[in-house]
Amino acid sequence: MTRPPADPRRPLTLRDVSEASGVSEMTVSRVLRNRGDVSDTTREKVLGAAKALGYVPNKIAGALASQRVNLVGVIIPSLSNLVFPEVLSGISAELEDTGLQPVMGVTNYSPAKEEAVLYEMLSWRPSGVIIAGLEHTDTARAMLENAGVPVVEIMDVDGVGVDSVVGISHRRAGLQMAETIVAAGYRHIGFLGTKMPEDHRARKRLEGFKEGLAAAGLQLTDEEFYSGGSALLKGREMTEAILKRSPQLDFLYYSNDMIGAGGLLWCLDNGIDVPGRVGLAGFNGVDLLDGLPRRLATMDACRREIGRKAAEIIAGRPHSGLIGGEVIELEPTLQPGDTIRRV
Amino acid sequence: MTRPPADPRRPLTLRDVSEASGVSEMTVSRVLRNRGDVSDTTREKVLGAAKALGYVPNKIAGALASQRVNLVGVIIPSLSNLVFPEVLSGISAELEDTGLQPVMGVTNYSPAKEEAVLYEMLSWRPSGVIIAGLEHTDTARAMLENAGVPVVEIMDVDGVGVDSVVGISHRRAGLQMAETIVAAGYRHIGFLGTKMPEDHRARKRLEGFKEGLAAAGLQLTDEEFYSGGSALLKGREMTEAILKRSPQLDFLYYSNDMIGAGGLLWCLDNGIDVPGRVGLAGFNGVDLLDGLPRRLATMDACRREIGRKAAEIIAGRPHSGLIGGEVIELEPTLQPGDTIRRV
DNA sequence: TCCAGCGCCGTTACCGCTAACATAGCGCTT
DNA sequence: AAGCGCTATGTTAGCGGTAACGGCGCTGGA
Repeated sequence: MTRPPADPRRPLTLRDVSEASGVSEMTVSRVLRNRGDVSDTTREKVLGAAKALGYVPNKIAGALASQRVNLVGVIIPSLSNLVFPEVLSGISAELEDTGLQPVMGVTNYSPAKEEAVLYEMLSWRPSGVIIAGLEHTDTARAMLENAGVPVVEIMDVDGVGVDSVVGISHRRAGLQMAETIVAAGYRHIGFLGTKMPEDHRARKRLEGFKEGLAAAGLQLTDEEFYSGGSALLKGREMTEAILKRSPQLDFLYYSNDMIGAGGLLWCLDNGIDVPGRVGLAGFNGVDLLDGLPRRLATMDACRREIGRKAAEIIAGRPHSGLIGGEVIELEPTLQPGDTIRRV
Repeated sequence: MTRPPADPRRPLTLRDVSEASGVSEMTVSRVLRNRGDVSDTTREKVLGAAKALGYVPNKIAGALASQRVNLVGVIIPSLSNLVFPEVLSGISAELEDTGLQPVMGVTNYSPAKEEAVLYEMLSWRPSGVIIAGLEHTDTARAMLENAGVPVVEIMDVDGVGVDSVVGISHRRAGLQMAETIVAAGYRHIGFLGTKMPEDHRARKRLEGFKEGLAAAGLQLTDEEFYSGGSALLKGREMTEAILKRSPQLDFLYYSNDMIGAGGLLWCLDNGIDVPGRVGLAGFNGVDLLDGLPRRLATMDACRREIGRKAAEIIAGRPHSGLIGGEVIELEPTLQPGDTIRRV
């Protein structure tokens, strides 16, 4: 192993490799990118020198020169939701051997933060952007429109997208759940969810849910909202509170599985007959539920699939010659579990 | 030679803003970076033009010219572990107003993937690298040593780091748990954990745990390992399996809280007296536990704090003039919960 | 024999921005 | 009136790569 000749702390450049291997920088560049014709002897000489020096190419310079960046920006609201890591894993799986690489940004459900994160990402000129939701600030939307790269808005299809859209209809998911519950004979229905006004998908589910109830001549008997804290614990507390306040409730619809699981545990602890006396349902299909004493009714949000499809659009766009604007609506499947009465 | 007139789809550059506002590119650059003296009138003219055009600076070019990149690489094994998102949130909180931005890479506990991710990251010349664990391939370690930027290895202090290290001693954590269990009078102790050979921290905890038992003249009565699937469910299944196989067990030590929670639920479902007949303990202090019927004994791994400190080192290095090599060992606190007998 | 064609490699001109150094204009001192 | 120190702005020369093109030596068919 030879050492870099001059200042050992100076970062290595193509020139160092070129000098070490006795060929031009251009040839080194060709070898390292596997592009263009290079003889086997030269190739090996160069690779040997690069490895010996410990050369790591400078993608900044490369990207500037070639106007190509192998990064895909992924913007999501949160990491603590379990849902988003799964979407991410779908994305990276699909991107695996395309040479593209996801770069993540988190907004904490704040539109302003989203705008800032998007700006930061676009300033690195990624090859594409995947962003959760259809609701953005005007500025953010304008940036997406002018980005000049494929944009995929994910999770939600209830609205108008900038470019491509992959997701499910949360409105219809809520509606379908309402229909199922009503069909099972429940009549006094409560909703428990987060207080976050920026969680548009939870809001749309609730709207669809109410719509479904209305179609059967029903309306929500009671509601309970929370913010922050351990979701499981909050689920317990809220369940206790709402059942104390409105004892006539015979069904509880939770905006996510985590608080639903808390509610289920509370009911079981307190000897409440589920699903006889009270039925329960959540949303998301997290595999946490598999370990619960009883399986909570839920709806799968197709998270991995959404990630895959979105990545596929980004990766495929150049090849397929598509101009964009696809809308892919996935169908969530209802998993009745053990917490809705069988009719 | 000047560029072709005005292709509306051509990405904007400093020159466009400079022409639109009638000053030089340099002045525009100064305004947008808030650096150097610019008169208020000029500043406003430039900002107005930039906004009107929807200009987004090209950080690739900027980084190349200034040899400065506001990115910090963060390399972690997994996102589905709950632990890592929390570390991440500590990092981003600390980096919030330093102008630095975390960029994440996931290795899935694969050393080869770690090497690849690290290479990719370094090729973007980040200002620092935060990487989980002390165990890396030789190549990866060499890259870290030659990166020329601060490196912080996190989570674990049981070993030798490349540069700075922030974490807890998993060996001592295991040892301390063993001492507590022995002191509470348990004598037939089983271990349940993951099969992953690359999860060095879990391995070190187990080693420390065995050491603690040995100090009291004890050894593990039985062990059970799993891989993949819903951790909660696996916890149930493994608990059932190990208790069937070794009914004399009076304590179960789980390698993480999730399977511990599964075990706890199984015990409660099956009418097993916890902590009288069997004691239980996990590891991590995930807030999921707050919602369980009984609070599982666990040990907090200082996740957010680790993230904060690591980010602080990266962000502070230039200011503090430190050359690196700090080792910060945090003290995990044992939370006895309700699943260990009181003595 | 000649030259088109190919494999291989080098030269040149940038990519979009910024560090570093000029420079122009101003008010003030001496 | 010349000189000084400012502030506000412009000019020049890269940063480390890559696209595009050109050139050389060799081969083989006309």
